[in-house]
Amino acid sequence: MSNISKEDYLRVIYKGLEDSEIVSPSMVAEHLNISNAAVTDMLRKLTKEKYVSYEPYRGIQLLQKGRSEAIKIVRRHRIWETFLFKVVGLPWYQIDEEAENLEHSSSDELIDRLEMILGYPDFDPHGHPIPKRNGKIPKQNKSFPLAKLNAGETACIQKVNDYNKELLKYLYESKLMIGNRLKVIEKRKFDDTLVIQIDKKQLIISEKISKNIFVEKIK
Amino acid sequence: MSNISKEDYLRVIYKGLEDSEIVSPSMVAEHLNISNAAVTDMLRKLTKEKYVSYEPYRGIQLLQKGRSEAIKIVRRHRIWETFLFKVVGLPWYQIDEEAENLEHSSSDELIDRLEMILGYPDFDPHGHPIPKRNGKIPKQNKSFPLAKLNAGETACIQKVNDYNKELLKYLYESKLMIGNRLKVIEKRKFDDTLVIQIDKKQLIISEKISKNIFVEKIK
DNA sequence: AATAATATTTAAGCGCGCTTAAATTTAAAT
DNA sequence: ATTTAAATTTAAGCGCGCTTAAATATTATT
Ligand SMILES: [Mn+2]
Ligand SMILES: [Mn+2]
Ligand SMILES: [Mn+2]
Ligand SMILES: [Mn+2]
Repeated sequence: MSNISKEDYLRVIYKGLEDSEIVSPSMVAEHLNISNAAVTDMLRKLTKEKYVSYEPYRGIQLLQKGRSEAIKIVRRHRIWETFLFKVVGLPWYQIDEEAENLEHSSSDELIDRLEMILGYPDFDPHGHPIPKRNGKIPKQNKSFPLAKLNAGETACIQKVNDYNKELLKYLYESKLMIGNRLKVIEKRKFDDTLVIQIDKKQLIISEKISKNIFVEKIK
Repeated sequence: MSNISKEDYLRVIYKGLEDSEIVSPSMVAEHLNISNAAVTDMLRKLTKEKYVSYEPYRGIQLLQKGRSEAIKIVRRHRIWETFLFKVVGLPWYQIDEEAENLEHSSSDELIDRLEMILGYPDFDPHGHPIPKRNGKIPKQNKSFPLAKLNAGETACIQKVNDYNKELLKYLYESKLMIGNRLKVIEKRKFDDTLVIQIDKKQLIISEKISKNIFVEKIK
């Protein structure tokens, strides 16, 4: 089993479990852009080697070995993202794509040095926690999807999903980035489209987008 | 044909041609740690796709397509090496190994930014020229193997071969690095072992090592 | 020129990660 | 309960990059 694919599977499974209780083969297949059959195949191998356990229709579980392996690769991914953003200066919406390759091609020694240069940050530029060298995960503020906010409420962006470059580019251009404040002006009944105010401008956001932005309410 | 292996083949062939007129399948096999048969196989594919041409016992030639592809990958490799050394601070003898992986995992955009941050250097930390974005190769001072220097002569180190990490580590520990001066005290007749003076210390160097260090004579 | 040594190629085969298509299982709808 | 829909698994097969072993071509030695 090549490291690259093993690492990709484990990263996707781990990230899936960060967001929801259950991760299904088809979710993994979609994120890796491969067929369901390929995922089933690989899951058998990963199960045999004690990385995961899974039962059909009950989703995939990470075993200890798989979890610690996944944390390593997620750490590499997020440290690279942060380094590319802060030191190298690549655009915010481009770092995920780039890190997805670099994560497989760097020694622990290199990653540790990058982390040191960055001053041991707790979160990456999309608001996700960066696992420490010992596997510990920095604690995040509680947050929930912007989609659930109601008219009149104000919030601060804590985290965004980085599944999709087009989404990230849109968020970037709309200044919907980590730490920024926004206020919901209106929530449309029929389709839950939001009208929000950010940076003194008004913005109309579909539910498909507001589900990918995680905020903390400000009283 | 996967990018990674294609790039590795082309890089090795290109580097081989930097040093000698003829590059044979077995040389490539040795550098990539694979069998001759695998190289033959790949050469057929690379020939079919117009990257190289080769005739048995006459060595491998890079065609235009292969040469420009090779230059790109060598550029990536050497920019990474320089960045890892100067900005990240990895040890001199470790950067080649690390760059050998990173070279396959970075966009042109990233490489260009690294180059900019470094101030568009002409040479990597082992003294090899870094191809420019347009494919131009910085001109090197003429140099020849330290092995050819005679007793009493003084020289400056221009370039070292970076094929082998153990060699590099030894050179590093002996301060046999780029830009340093040395003087040949004695050249032993039988085995061409050199006794040299560097940094006020004397050092005994086998021919196997002195063949991998390239110097410019100082009058 | 004949022979030995060496380099290269060909042949056969293997494991991996993937594909599509068909079969099967589970869940949802009626 | 039965039918329908959806998710998953199994089956068969493919291309890639590699391996070892055998065959062949080139070069060096005598
Ligand atoms: Mn990846
Ligand atoms: Mn991210
Ligand atoms: Mn490489
Ligand atoms: Mn080098």
